[in-house]
Amino acid sequence: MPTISDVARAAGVSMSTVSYVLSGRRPISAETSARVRAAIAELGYHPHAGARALASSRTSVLALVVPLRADVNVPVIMQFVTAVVTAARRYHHDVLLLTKDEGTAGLERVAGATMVDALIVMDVEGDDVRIPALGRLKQPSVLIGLPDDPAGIACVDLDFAATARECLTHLAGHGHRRVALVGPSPSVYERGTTYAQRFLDGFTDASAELGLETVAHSCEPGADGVRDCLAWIDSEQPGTTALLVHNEDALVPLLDELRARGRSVPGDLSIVAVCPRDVATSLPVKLTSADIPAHDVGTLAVETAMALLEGRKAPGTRLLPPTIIERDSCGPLS
Amino acid sequence: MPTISDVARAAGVSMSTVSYVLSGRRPISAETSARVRAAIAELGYHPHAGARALASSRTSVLALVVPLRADVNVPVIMQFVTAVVTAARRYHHDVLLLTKDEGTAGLERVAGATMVDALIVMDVEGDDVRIPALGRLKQPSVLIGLPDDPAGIACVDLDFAATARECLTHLAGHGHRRVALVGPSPSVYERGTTYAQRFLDGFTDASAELGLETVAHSCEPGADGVRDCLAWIDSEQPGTTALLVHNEDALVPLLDELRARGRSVPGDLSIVAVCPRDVATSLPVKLTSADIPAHDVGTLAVETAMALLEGRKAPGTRLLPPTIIERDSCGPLS
DNA sequence: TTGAAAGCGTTACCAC
DNA sequence: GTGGTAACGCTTTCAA
Repeated sequence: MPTISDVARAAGVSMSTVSYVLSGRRPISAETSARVRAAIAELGYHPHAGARALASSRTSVLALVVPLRADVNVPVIMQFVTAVVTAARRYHHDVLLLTKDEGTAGLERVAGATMVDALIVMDVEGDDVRIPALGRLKQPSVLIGLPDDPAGIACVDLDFAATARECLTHLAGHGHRRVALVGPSPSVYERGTTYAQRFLDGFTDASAELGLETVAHSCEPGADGVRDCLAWIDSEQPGTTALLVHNEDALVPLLDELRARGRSVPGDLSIVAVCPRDVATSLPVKLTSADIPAHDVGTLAVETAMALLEGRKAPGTRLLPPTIIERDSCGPLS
Repeated sequence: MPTISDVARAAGVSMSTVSYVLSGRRPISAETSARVRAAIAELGYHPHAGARALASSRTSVLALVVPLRADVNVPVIMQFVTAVVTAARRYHHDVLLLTKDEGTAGLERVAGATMVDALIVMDVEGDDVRIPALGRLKQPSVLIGLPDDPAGIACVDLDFAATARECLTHLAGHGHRRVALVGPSPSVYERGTTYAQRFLDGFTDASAELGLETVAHSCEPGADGVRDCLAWIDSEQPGTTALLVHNEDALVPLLDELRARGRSVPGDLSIVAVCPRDVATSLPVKLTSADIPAHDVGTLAVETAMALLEGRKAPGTRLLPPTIIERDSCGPLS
């Protein structure tokens, strides 16, 4: 493997000149630059990442911590991951993948060893034990999610409360007065990832503001969970004309069950789902949905990390506004 | 951040002693070792990864290249990823995540910069352009998949040909004589990831050996794709009594469609699926399945990479034997 | 069983 | 616009 000094010799310049050609941190004459670049190409030179990290104390690597739990929607996680990797590459960074089950130790390990410039942490809980640990690191971090006390922390997420409000407003605009929320599985609420609660809060508030009659219920996984949830809604609030579904995994069994019961969508029942675009459009009924902008959130997390690194920005919360996409599952009250 | 020399001073020993305590590469008296460890804990010392990589030319990082395409089953990919990350940690390695769309350049970048010790590459195609590039790297690599010419390359995968054979044998054992293969989407065959073809070859061979009547057809995504595929099978081979489904995404719409047609499983039609355990068990009918051992394959890929790094092993192909798990979708011929 | 010191390949400061 | 060179923090050989 050629080193920077090989390149310098081949180009007839000093090591520092080669370094500056590469970093652009000082002006180099066009001619010299060309000669250096030619030598680099000729020798197939790649700067040694470790040496560079040692000398510059920057690694060009971002840590990304992903959850592995069963009650997360795996394709959505993967959308975040690909968005983060893709965005990181635009900033000439790579991504080191950590799993949440390493906990605080994992963060301290990669940060302590100076393996990364910044950390992006997914699946943040309300009172996440990792948050104090992140505060002690010398690297900045960005949370995807919103803890109970986000003061002084960089957070990025969808505005779930506003999303719930928008969905209800949409349904009310179609004349619906009795709406039920089909929520995530109980384990999601219990675990303390706050998005479920924030959505529920927005739902409750907007329901009062709009003068709607509403109920909300969590929904266990699988066809049985859906049936139980529907039964609960039927008994608790008969005459419900619209469902707001905040549970990707419930959608397929839900549509199945409704079809089995002979209830048409949106004829007999309107549905608004909270889910990524591709799942909304891949179901038998194209669902009117509030988008989960995994790609945007992941990209924004990377941009925030970069801004933090460059001191362009102070930590703070950024919640993305909701987007309702009208499709075929939400009709006027019949 | 404390350095090794801070630790050395605190413990009253030399830098090299600290280094050897950490690496275990030479005997250290229990007493000295204890003093050093105490100092390390006290100071919160972490070796600097870049400095270590520079001095030792080892990074303790593995590159993992994942596909981002639409026609892959995302949860399966994620199973590979988590298996690789988890196994890598057991060997004190971290994982740098690359996407396949960076192509050859991505491999050359991280290898050239000495960011990783070895590379694990998923979604290998028959005539993958990345293979010659991998051969030029100074780091070893492990393919998950099997290219057309695997000579001299470390490859790990499920033995898809044997899997097809086992499935047919299983069905034949239940008395089925007319079987249809519901294959992956045509794009999978076209792209050249070889597992689809290997499965099909095994299917064809075993069909002849067992004296079965069989047909095979690819299956486009979605409910329409499934209907088309079933229609094709019905017209091409009437009297088919069993389906071998090598397409995770087709399973839900397939079971839907059969139910809609009033055909019971396994009463009217037996099914063997090729899919991960969790999808086989999460459907309305618990499917008899040939397992996709993503966890095992990912783990084995890491172990192979480690063996290669330590010179414990020469490159070569390792195909995991199939496992058929009997559940409720495969009955005797009625 | 331990220490000293020569690298490892960059970056970035100080000169010119 | 360019060159020289001291760090950066560790591993590992050579010596004792």
